[in-house]
Amino acid sequence: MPAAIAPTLDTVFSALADPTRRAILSMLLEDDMAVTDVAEPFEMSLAAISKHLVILTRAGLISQEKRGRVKWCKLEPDALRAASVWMQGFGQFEAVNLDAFERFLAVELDTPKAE
Amino acid sequence: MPAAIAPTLDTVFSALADPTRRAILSMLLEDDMAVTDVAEPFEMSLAAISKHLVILTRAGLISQEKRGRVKWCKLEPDALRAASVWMQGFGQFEAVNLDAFERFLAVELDTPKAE
DNA sequence: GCTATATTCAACCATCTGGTTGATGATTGC
DNA sequence: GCAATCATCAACCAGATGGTTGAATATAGC
Repeated sequence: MPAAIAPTLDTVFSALADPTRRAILSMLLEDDMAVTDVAEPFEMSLAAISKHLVILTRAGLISQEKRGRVKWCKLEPDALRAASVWMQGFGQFEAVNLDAFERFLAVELDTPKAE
Repeated sequence: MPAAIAPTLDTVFSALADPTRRAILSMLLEDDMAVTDVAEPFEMSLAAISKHLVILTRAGLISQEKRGRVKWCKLEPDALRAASVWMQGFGQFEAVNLDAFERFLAVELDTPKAE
């Protein structure tokens, strides 16, 4: 099944460049969704949304799994992580020690969001 | 004359989607550069590079200052920061405490890159 | 002032992008 | 089996994108 898509910075950033696609990602933060439900709030055709989902999938930002006739969409954070790490090479991030950042993340992600 | 460019996530991400423009940003990490020097390593016309620089400028990723007949290009990290912060809302970053991240950055940036 | 250098402008072109509509293919449920 | 539902495919379209070339605009230096 894999056909392992190879997301690149090109595909990730151009996927993120569209506001509709960013909105879809935001929706998927809440929960996994079926294609029809993803399309519901948008004023465009289901086919258009379907294309956006293909682009997000190819960028590795989401994954899609078909169960019955319903295709479920799920956020996949790894590609975003890659893009974010790339960004750390720049500007205010240039001085950031990547290892330290990784450790920081590890600790943060391990800490159950205490209010 | 400002017409103060308002960089948006759209413009930032689509600026970052092109490999030539990311390469330019990498070059500007080293130092400020004149347009001609930016163009030198690329196998495309000066006019094409000039257009890329306009796009980067409109995205707020670089600034350009004309001194004499030479226009200097300078990396502007703030727009990247904005995009990076946006990303933290997602995936593995969703659990990251933004305040903690800011503090982490502050400490990191204060620490002189000790080898 | 004239020539050379630095950069952009203008017109053009091929290709990509984001949308449409209508047909098509699976799956479900009665 | 058949109608309804979920999703994609195919063909098409307008406009954006990324490149070209040649002319134009400043500035620099002799």
